[in-house]
Amino acid sequence: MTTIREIAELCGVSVATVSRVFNQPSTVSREKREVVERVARELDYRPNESARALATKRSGLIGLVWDTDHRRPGWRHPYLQELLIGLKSALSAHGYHLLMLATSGSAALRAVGASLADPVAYVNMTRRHHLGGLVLIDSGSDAPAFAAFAQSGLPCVAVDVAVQGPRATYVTSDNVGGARMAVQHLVAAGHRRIATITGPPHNRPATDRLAGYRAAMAEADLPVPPEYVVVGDFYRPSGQAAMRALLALPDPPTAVFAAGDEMAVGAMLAARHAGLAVPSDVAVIGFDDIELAALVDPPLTTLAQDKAGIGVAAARAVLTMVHGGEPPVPAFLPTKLVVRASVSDGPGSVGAARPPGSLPTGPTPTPSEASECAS
Amino acid sequence: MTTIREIAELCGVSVATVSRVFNQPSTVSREKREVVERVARELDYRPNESARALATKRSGLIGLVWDTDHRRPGWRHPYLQELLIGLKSALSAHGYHLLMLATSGSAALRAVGASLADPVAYVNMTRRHHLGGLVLIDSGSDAPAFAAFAQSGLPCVAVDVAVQGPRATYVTSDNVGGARMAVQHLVAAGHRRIATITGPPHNRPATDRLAGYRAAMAEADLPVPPEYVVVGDFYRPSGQAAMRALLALPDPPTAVFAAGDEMAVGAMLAARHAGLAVPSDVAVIGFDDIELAALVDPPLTTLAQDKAGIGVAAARAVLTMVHGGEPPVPAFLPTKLVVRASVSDGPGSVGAARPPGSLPTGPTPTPSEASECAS
DNA sequence: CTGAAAGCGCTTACAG
DNA sequence: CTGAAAGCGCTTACAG
Repeated sequence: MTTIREIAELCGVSVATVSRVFNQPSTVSREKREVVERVARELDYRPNESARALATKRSGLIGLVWDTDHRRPGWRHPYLQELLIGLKSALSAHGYHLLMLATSGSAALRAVGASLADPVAYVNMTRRHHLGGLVLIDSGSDAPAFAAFAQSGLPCVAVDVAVQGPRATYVTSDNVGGARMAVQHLVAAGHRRIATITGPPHNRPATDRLAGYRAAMAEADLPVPPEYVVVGDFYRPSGQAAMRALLALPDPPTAVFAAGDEMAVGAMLAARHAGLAVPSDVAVIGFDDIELAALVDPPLTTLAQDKAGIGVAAARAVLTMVHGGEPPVPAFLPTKLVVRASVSDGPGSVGAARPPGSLPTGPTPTPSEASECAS
Repeated sequence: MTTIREIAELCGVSVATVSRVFNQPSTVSREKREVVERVARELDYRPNESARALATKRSGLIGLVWDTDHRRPGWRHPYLQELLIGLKSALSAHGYHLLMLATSGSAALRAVGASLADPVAYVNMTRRHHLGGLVLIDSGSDAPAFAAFAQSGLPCVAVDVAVQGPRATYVTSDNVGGARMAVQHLVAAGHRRIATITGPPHNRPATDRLAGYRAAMAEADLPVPPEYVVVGDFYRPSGQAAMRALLALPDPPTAVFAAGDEMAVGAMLAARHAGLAVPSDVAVIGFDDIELAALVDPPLTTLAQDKAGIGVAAARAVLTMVHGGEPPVPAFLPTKLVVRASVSDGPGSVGAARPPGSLPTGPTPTPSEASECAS
């Protein structure tokens, strides 16, 4: 690898000048600048990032915390891939790379006597590697570590968890609004006995979606008996169990808003097992719009999150702070109602948005529409 | 951040000694070692990785190339998340972090006048950041850049693409063996007219799966008329189109091996549209075992790839080379036949493995088994 | 506009 | 076993 020094010698200038050509080109006379640039190109010069980081205390790297060594081996983030695409593209566009940090169970952490439980672990990694900041993806139980990092004063943006700190912010979907839309859709379809299957009480999206549900119910002057709120854990079986419980009620709901598509699928399953048809006997609406949603039978009506958009927003937020800007206000990305077939117009329909042809006229066999395909 | 110097002063030793305590502890007398360790702990000392990398030319980072800014916006890697989990965990266990490199369209590359098409881009990034090596994930058209990097002599392990070079290797599934098993399963179910929907001709898994198909057909003394090999692109619509073509043949197949689950789902769709039932009229077997496979109706029989295992194998391979070892031989991970319901025992069945109860006795409505669930 | 110099924090032969 | 010293490659006040 050629260094700044070789270039300097070849050009008959000082290393300081060469350095300036790359960092503050306007402060160098045009002639010298052009010579240096030409020679650098000829020698295929590449700055040594370690040296730069050492001198400047900045590395051009953004850290990503996504804990995979979790108690839950089967844990799947509902939209990690899309999130990553958005995050990485937006970071790339500004010349930053994404460093996926080794987390719990890692030798890196053990070496320094830390563990994931150790809230300073993230701070250390960030400093050691001169990371510009961290993007934190909630994996269910990192809340204390996230909170601690957010307090550190290092740039921090969390996804789906409301952290706070001097240079911390977060991005998430507008879960309250999305849930409200979901319930409104149900109400517009004529339902009045609407239950919800919610997520874990300490999960922010879960509580927000529950709040949205309650708000919409109140707006529609609909009662929410306590037994209409069943707690799940975002996984399918919990949705199934919840629906079973709901259907066993003396006064069962005619429609259910599940706070996540996996749970919604579980709910549909339970309905079917109980001999009920969706949507005619009981309507189901989900949240997320995972790939599966379009493929179950009937296809699931749901609220789509802007998955890549969340990644992009997270990227923008860190970069803003890295570049010295104020921490952006938390971003709540809009969700979108995706009308499929798990909710039909009810008797009291007041005209739910239903573009002609958007609902299958008969039982749609799965695999469904080719139009859902990737390419 | 405390530095090595502060510790040295506090302990009354030289910085060299402090450094040795962390890097070659056995060369330091026990007393000094213990003092240094204690003080370091008290001061919460963390080595500056940039300084280390500068001095040693090693960074403790492994690069990951996964091009997202691709022509195909909807491109989804069939098992990226699982791959990442395996890769990251195995790397973490040895104290390495994963650096996701900005690729095409990135400012980082533009800044140095490079693009993804520029085969030296990867080499530059690797050197600039003192990466231990690179893991390359094929995204469809990076072959030239991958090949160039593999030649560079830098540690390199590719997933699903057969690179070669002084310190290069690759890991992939045993696609030949898997495809052979798929066809054998079909043959055992009594099929003789077996067609295949293959992937792009320049894709290694595609050609290997085709080879496995041909091998199994030859072993069973079955003819392979040219029109029984239809080329797809791994996406669902191509599988659908291929099946349509197959069914239009004067002598249509009774069974189809699709080289990927997405294409298999497309094929099932086409069969249904043609008024044929799967598996009674035409059997379909896939490859990958994506989540969707268990959820379509009928659930898709397929060959499961060891997704996380591929990540782990890739991690081990780079680390071996990083630590000075010889490049491991290419790894071909075993695949596993997952019997579901898209292939039934045919008239000439010779007893295909079919655990009691593993096949639904009637048409199974989707969403299917709760036992497929995550948690 | 330009250069000499100090410094970023750590590692590693080289002597002793 | 230990220390003094040079060096990794780059940046940035400080003078001029």
